[in-house]
Amino acid sequence: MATIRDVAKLADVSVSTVSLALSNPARVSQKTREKIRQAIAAVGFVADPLAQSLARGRSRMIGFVVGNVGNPFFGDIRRELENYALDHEHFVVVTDSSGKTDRERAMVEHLIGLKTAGLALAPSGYDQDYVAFVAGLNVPIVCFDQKVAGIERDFVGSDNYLAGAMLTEHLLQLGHRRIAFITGPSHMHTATERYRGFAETMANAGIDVNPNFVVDGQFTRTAGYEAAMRLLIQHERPTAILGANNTVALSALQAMQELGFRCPEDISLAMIDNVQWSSVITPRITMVVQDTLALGSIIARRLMHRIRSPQGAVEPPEDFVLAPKFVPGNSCRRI
Amino acid sequence: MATIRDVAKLADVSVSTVSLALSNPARVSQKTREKIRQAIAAVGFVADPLAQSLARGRSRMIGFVVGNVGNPFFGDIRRELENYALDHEHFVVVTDSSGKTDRERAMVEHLIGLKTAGLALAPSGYDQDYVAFVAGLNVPIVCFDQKVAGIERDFVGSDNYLAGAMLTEHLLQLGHRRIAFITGPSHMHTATERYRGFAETMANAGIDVNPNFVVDGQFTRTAGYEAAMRLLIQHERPTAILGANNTVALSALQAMQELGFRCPEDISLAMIDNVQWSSVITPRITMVVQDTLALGSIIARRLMHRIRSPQGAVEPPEDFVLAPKFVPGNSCRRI
DNA sequence: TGATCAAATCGAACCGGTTCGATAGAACGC
DNA sequence: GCGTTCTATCGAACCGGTTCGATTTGATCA
Repeated sequence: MATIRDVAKLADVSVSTVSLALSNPARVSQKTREKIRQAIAAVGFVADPLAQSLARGRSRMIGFVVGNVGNPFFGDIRRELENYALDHEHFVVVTDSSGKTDRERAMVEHLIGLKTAGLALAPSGYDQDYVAFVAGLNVPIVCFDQKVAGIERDFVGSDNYLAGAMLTEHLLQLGHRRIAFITGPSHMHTATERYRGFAETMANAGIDVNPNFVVDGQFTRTAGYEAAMRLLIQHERPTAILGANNTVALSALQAMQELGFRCPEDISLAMIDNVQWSSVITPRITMVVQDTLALGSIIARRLMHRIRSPQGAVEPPEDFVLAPKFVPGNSCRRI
Repeated sequence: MATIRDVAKLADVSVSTVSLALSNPARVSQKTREKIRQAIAAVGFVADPLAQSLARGRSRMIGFVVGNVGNPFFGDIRRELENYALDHEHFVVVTDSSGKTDRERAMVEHLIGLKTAGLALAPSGYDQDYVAFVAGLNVPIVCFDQKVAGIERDFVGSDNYLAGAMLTEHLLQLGHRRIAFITGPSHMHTATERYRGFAETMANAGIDVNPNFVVDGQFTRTAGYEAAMRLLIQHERPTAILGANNTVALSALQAMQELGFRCPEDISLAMIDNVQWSSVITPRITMVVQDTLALGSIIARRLMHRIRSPQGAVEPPEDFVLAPKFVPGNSCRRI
């Protein structure tokens, strides 16, 4: 591999001139620039990004840290970020924490060690320790998906309260009163907000929610399945189930199918968040989806802004909250 | 950030001794080792991975390069690799080429620039140029999923011929004769092998395949949908459709549903590869799935072996081909 | 023609580690 | 008691760039 010294020797200039010609061509004379250009071509020189990062203290990498890269929600956002970053000569490396806080921490530390230019982070933690950890990171960061109380960073996400309220109102309009809600983890902002949207909308309609109708699905498949089963075995069962995310809702659908309930004839179902191949799942589930492309675009722009612009680096953190979209299916019937 | 020189100063030894104590403790006396340990703790020293990589010419990163991280097939493999790598003090960075060869190339070059210890690569190319490119990479590589003719590297994948043949035989046993096949790109090994499994099994059964029954789905949603439509509008339509991968098969299901065909009553459907939430897709599709966990495990072990062991680095490339598994659904009926 | 100043280029230090040959001192054998 | 071997440690060079103050070159002006 040719180094910058090989180029310098061949072009008969100093190493520093070659470096300068590359990073700030205007400060090198036309003639010298040409000599260097030819020398670079002759020896096939490509700057070593590692050495550059070490010397500069900053690399051209952007870390994308999420709990599950397989989730299409994160996939869409990743794609947006990647395209935008590539257009600005940056490079996205993806790491998956599998939702484990300690693993996420190790990964973030590793990325920081790599002198990443910036981080797009979907936080997996929530406690004091975690907040302090994120606060202590000295690198541009845009958080998304989960809003964590105490983290003073840019945040990009959806109005989850609205998402929960929209679906609840829809079910109310269809005549449902016995509506069950499968929740997510109570430490997750998305989960609590979606539930709040449900609970307040029900309260505003003057309906008491049966406490047995609120079950914890942990946003996971196993817990969601179990939660759904608990709903389905009740004598006075709900006429509609609202899943706080795609995983628990689909687990509920599975549970319903297994027990022999028809959807929507016996029980209606609605969910927050899209899922791959939702178009071939029968019935097509009524849902509220996030605008992943817009979210991704905002994350990308905000992060690159902080990375590239000197004043961007010191701007106070801002929240960007987008409205979700209602997508009707045929999983909710009028009663 | 504390550097190794701070540690050396505090412990009153040379920099090289500190380095030695860290990388090869046995060669440093007990007393000195302890002094260094305390000094490290006192100043909070953590070695800069960038500087280490530059000096060593190798990092502790493993690159995972695929065309679509959102595909659960790749997701499972990634998880296996990640867990195994983490146990061996390595760190996986994921990059997604979106299936574009030039982007994959740029990413691989970037990863090599980062002095990655090794690469797990799902090749996206196939031509002479591409083969030469992969051949020229001077780093441990394990290829998987697509076997590319001419690439002399370890390969881990499934027996795709068998996968195609198994489903074809299954449909034959159920009495089907007019079986259609939606193919993938002809330059992909998985696609051609799966088709070969279909075609030879049909030939062995003495059945002529109607040329109109073999349509190109490109492994994509749009092409798969279009291909399925071409099958469905034929007057003498197939009694069963075999999708060469999950995407084209589900596109076919969607097309069938949209036109009003019932599956399996009107047309049977089978596919190769699993898909998330296949359990809630109606009907449950009969399929042949790859053993992703085993594939991931083999990839991980093989790659780490090449990375860590001196003789592993020079072993001749080997192919690891696993048999797929038949998973019955209720999308194929006896006729 | 000589002083002045800007533009072009250079040299050296630096980023933060690793590695290897050299050296000092201890242990050993005879 | 002296040469030999081994162990522990050190110094310097190196990985491949960047950066900045210093120096050279060339143009401008009195």
